[in-house]
Amino acid sequence: MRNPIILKLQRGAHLTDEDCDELSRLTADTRQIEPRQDLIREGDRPGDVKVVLDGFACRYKLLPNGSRAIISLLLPGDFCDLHVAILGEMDHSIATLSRCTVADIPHATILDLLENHPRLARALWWGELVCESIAREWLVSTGWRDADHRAAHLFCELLMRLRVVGRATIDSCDLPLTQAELGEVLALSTVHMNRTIQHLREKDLIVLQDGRLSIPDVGRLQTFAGFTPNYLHLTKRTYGGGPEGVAEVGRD
Amino acid sequence: MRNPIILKLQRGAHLTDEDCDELSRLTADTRQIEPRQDLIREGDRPGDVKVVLDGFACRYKLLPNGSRAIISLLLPGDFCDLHVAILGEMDHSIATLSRCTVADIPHATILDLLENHPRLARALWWGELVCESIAREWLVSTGWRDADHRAAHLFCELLMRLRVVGRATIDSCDLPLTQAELGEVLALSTVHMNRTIQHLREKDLIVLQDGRLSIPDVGRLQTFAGFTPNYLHLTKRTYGGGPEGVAEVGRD
DNA sequence: CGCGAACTTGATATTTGTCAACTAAGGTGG
DNA sequence: CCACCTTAGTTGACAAATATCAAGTTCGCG
Repeated sequence: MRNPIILKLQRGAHLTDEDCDELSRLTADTRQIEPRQDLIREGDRPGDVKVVLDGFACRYKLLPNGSRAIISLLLPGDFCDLHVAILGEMDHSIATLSRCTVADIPHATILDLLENHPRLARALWWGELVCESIAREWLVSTGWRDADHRAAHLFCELLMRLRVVGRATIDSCDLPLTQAELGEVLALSTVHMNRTIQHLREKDLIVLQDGRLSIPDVGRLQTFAGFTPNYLHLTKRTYGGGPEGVAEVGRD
Repeated sequence: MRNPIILKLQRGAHLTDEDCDELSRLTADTRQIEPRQDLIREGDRPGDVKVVLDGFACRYKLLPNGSRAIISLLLPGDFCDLHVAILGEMDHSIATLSRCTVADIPHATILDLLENHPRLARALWWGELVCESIAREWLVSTGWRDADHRAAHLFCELLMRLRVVGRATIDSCDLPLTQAELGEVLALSTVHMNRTIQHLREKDLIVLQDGRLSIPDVGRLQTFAGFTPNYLHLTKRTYGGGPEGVAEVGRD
């Protein structure tokens, strides 16, 4: 199972085999996009919904002074603009960071699915709610954690999220962003981002080179970051029937 | 029409008279809550959904050092924990700031509505998506705007949101938060929050006293703040049929 | 009258940004 | 094969924004 959408949504919703087939069909038609290309721009009213199947993309807003605020990272399995099917107009832009594989799903298909496929609709909604929860945690990071802890927290989150969709080992994952881009994510200047990474390296909390992040001791990084993964809602829950409890996040 | 939920959801969805009646019925049974009381705590699995009908409440997370990060303000018409009906567990807490009127809607009612009332379900989803959009804008503010602009931006947003639900005049609204609480919203120390307010006062951008905010020149404050209201998605749109275009935000 | 909460002020410390310069690695055209 | 260019990463000196600490002030209320 390599379809990241299914891997992700299974974390929060019960999908039947037919549901999975349906999701696979929706995302069968894909295309490749080069790094640093806009997928959607603020003000657009796209006619389809884009889903990232591989690579890193981001939501961003441009500020009056010309700088770019990256307000979320879109990983494999993430919907870029499901909300626009309901809200109508994009209030931010979306761009690739690395080379990406993307699928386009027509709005009509989505709306039909919302009307006639309540279980899948609920799964999609669940996915959106997790995104919202992540946005809230980023707000906490940006406002209340200093640079070192903020960066450490992000690295913990990314490892976790990528493991869910089978894109990370137990302690490492791709991270194909430049330090300048990481600064745009964490609201830090490029210079300070660089010094922050050096701090974490000096403490042996991370190894970050050649677009890859390795974490020598995940528990120690989590402790340092004050990371608690509850906001990712990864604990697979059974809604009546079946064994109650936790499913571990995949190990490689 | 004083029901803030209806006033708010009408901005984004077409509600029939029956829909409005249904919403009124859901929120007929209310209770009063004193200021600074927790409504829901992180980790809770409440059996109903709480809606603010009057007053100010907030989402917050407690940090290891004991300080409180307020990550959103809940105004009349806002659902406190609709997401928990789907996500299962609260990843943050909710507390009143002022005295509040709150309605409780059982989960079963919500879930039934999601299954059998697609138009209302979609309206609720729209409301959640607007909340998510606001969270994204707060992230931009907190990360990329300095204290003066951040505060000004918040005041613009609050005036706008309160006008939609009939809780503000064209240029003023209640704002029953202490400066310390505003600091918890804007990720500023109490001292710096105080100085920030003084800056805005010196520039005649705001009048803030006795729990009330007045804005001498709304356009000037918006310009100063770099405020563009697109992220609030208040432009009432007609989805096929009816006059195309914009409905003004209510004047008093 | 006295007390507590909210607000205000000044002095100082810490965090982060800005500017300018420099290194290292990779690609490309001559 | 090399000169040149670009991009990413790094460093130091300094400036700006914000936090912290400590000490008032103001005002409503018991």
